[in-house]
Amino acid sequence: MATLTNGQVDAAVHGGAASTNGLVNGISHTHSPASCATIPMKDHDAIKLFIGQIPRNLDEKDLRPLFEEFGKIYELTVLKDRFTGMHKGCAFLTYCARESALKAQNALHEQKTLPGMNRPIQVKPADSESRGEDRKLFVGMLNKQQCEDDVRRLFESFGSIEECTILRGPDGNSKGCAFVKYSTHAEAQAAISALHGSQTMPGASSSLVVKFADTDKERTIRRMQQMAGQMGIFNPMALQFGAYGAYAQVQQQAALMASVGQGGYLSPMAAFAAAQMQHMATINGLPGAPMTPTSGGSTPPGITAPTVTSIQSPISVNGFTGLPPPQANGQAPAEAMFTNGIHPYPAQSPTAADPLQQAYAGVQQYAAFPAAYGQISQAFPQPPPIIPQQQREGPEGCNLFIYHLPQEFGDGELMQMFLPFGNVISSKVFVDRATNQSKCFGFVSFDNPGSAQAAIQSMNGFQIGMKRLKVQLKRPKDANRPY
DNA sequence: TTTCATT
Repeated sequence: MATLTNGQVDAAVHGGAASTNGLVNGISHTHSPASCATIPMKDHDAIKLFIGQIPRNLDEKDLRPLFEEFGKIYELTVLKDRFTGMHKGCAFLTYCARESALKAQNALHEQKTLPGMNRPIQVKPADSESRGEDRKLFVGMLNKQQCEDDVRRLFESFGSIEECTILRGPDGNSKGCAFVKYSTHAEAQAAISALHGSQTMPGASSSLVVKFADTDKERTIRRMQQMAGQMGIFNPMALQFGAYGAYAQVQQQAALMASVGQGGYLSPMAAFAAAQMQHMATINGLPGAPMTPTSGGSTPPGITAPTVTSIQSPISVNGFTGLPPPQANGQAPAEAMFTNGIHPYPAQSPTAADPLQQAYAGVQQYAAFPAAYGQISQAFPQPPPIIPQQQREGPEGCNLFIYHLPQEFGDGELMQMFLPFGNVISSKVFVDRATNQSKCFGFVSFDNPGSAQAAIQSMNGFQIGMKRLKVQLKRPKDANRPY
């Protein structure tokens, strides 16, 4: 009785899978160890390659000829979005022979650019083959004129460089930073020790930065942060992408966020963000993403919905839907913002003074709004007009001055933003009389000082886009009057 | 000043 080698077992198993993908020509029978001549075999040390920068209109059958010239293909799979089936622009490729993979990598990696792409094709071992994160460096504060070779020269004495990439914008201009991958962690570490802060490139604003590149998780968190910042102007983006794009985007982001928390834990923050995006998809007439653990979707409080037309314009009621900062007083709100997977939520019953607890409360309140608004806007295609409110100032200690508002914010959006903290008796964005443009500041009045304080606590330093709100008590009229 | 994507 013949004994199967690992390679044979492997091939048999994968051969079966491959044939369902239509990758194995003419194999209709199931595998038989005795007649495995027709089943593609791969070397036991075969390399799975990652192929990047593939035009999304090319599928396996289009790609196959390109790669077949380097050897017999064992498996080729274009990566697709699991929900939408959307081509992700990359693929995995395994040759039967290890040698073919090396040849293909040498001949193709960064060597040509496929039609419609603005960056050259990537052909390199998949992450699963090496897990290169701990030997990959991020290099910042480069001169924008420096090219790959310049960076290479700077780093080559510390070890063998497997990859060196300048980050570039779509126009090909350097972003002033790069990735450098060494073959070992020790080499990377040596480069950090020798080069980090060692010099300042001409034109750079500070000394050279050399550090380990972000891990996947860090990248994910970073994206979520950016997204939270972006949400204020999310709508125009969705429109720009079109319906399908918007849906795909929601799917992706939702999946992303779901994946961040370990053990499936979603922070209230992430849940809110996800809920928000599902909401965005919904009001664009698309199904929500199939992920759900959201808190605030239940009973909507009675709010006055602004006009639906605002959904279709950049001036959106959703413009305010960033996330309240967990801490006032500028204590690294961004870091604390996404606590999932980093810090567990406090298990002890938090006091009202606990900033995290307050943030949580803020999120719950906030989370109710998009859901509520979504329902209202669907129920009333022509929602009732906003009743113009008369300007009223509250008692001392109840009036807030808000600065760094988004340009698009009007009185309504300002009120929306502060409603969660209490009874808003007036909200006013100041407008330039000549241009009719917002001056990006305004006033909000509550009917009691507690609400005002709560609002300051949660909203001061709240990041919207690139800016952070400044929320403080309005100066009493007689204050600061030297005479 | 953290990529374009990693089943």
